[in-house]
Amino acid sequence: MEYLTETEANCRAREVLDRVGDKWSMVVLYNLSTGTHRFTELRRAIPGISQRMLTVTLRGLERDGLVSRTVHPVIPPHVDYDLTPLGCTLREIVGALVGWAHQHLDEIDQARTAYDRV
Amino acid sequence: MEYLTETEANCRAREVLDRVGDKWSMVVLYNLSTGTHRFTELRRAIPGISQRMLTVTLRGLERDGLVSRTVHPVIPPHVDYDLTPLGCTLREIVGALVGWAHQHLDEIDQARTAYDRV
DNA sequence: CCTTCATGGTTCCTTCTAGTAACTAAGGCA
DNA sequence: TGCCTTAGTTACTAGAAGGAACCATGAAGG
Repeated sequence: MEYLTETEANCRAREVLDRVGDKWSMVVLYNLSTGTHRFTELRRAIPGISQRMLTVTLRGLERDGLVSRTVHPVIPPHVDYDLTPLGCTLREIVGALVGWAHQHLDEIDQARTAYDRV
Repeated sequence: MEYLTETEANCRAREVLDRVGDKWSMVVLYNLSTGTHRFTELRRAIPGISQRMLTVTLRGLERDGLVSRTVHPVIPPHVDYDLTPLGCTLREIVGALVGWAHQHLDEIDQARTAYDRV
């Protein structure tokens, strides 16, 4: 792995993590990485997210060019969300993070329990 | 890339992102991925982080077993922070994320500008 | 001898953000 | 008539993030 200079890396890291490092963006991106989803599908798929935060998160991702929003003008409303090509370039990283979580959550839980015992 | 079931993946994703998906954890992990650092080194290396948030973030990462804290009982205080073996397993992913940021920030900025013009 | 500096924090207070609940439009259906 | 649906918005509240000031301890400077 090639390391950037400290200053450069931190500036970059801070900027990107301001965008995708919030509580919900990664989870939304992960869900969209499997294909097109509607608003309510995402809401049901992501336990704990509120309607408002899903809206806010999707708008942010749309603004950053990671997610596209397609409105079908019908009643009741029908809106599709997709990854843009730029969003697709994040797919592997998001997948890796979720995979890491899957592998190591038990260890984290153990560490946490041990820490709290002291 | 192997996908998990939706429910499973989302639960896992949520849990890990509750741990490393906050505003500062990833940046701190990235800085520690280059080796041992002292408290004040980290503070200077990470522009914008407050003393308090650095303390809180490091404690959280220590609690989760990702970072180790070594106190040298001297005056003035000397405390070293390192990645644990568990923390090291995140190194590649964090590096990939920062690398991605480095490559694509310009595109994000363009998308953002375009979105705001409308 | 008194002041100042360095380090790694803590405490208090304010601001900001995330989350909750209620409301909306507009047509379909019983 | 009145309730269902989807994709939001709005107003309010609780909790987290951030800023400024303070602390202990010894060493160094004048």
